[in-house]
Amino acid sequence: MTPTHDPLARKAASIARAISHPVRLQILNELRGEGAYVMHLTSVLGRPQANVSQHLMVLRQAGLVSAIREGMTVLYQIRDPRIVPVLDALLEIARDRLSDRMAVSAAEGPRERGGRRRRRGKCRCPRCSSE
Amino acid sequence: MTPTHDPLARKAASIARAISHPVRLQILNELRGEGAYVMHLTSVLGRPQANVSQHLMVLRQAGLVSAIREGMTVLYQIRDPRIVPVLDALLEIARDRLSDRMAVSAAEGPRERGGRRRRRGKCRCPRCSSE
DNA sequence: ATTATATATTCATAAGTTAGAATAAGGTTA
DNA sequence: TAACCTTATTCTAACTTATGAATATATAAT
Repeated sequence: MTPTHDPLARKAASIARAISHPVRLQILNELRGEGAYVMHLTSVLGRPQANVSQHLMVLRQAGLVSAIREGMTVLYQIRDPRIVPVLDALLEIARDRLSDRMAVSAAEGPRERGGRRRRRGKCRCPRCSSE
Repeated sequence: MTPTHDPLARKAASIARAISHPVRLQILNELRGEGAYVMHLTSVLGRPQANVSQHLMVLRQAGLVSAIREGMTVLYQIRDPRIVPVLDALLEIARDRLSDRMAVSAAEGPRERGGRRRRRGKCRCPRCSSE
């Protein structure tokens, strides 16, 4: 990524880069619609608060999300809605590819039991706490 | 990126990551429609052949492009067309942000002269050579 | 076989990213 | 003020990615 690249491609790539991490992708996905509180994100994603905060910073610097303080908590929201269809497309493609793999491995034999549902601790963010 | 992330988000993120480099973004952009020969890409992007080839490998491993040998040359094509609107969205967002910046810096004073057009060497790929 | 052309691979290194731990900072409540 | 809760920042080690240079492979032509 030398400094001699086309500025437009550079910028577009930097946006893609911000999305290109599982946690950040999930964060953006959670922010759809109303947005979400940091608390909520850490609880839903099951990751340490500091890490979520770090990823939120990356998204903020990429201009993808904005933050609003509400007392002790902070509400994050998607800043540019045009990013949502991008998420949709990426997830749809990913879904297809995973189910293709599943089909293959299912044909190979039985797999480990139990749909790996992750039940994280309950969220106490303003919204989840029966706001 | 520990191995404990949601597989769907992981996969989607890995696709985004493949796009998240200026050269690869430009490559994908050039591949729209008919696809393009490696030669053509190196000539249009003005990057060394080895580097273009390296990036093509990344795109191939991400399942975004496919390669077809045609004698001495190789034709690359977009494999999953659903990636095209993703490119469009990223480029559109990037364009907006750049023009915003332009407006600001234009208001600050005159800028360096000459629209930085990069005229690379002529391409001799099968298609460009009056096929 | 030799030479030429196009593309791919390998290697070394520089540069960038990620996660956790610790801690700081902003805000509320007692 | 002190105790407490939520979020942000800093630091560092491990890991990943990007690049140029050199070289290898594949195909075609002589």
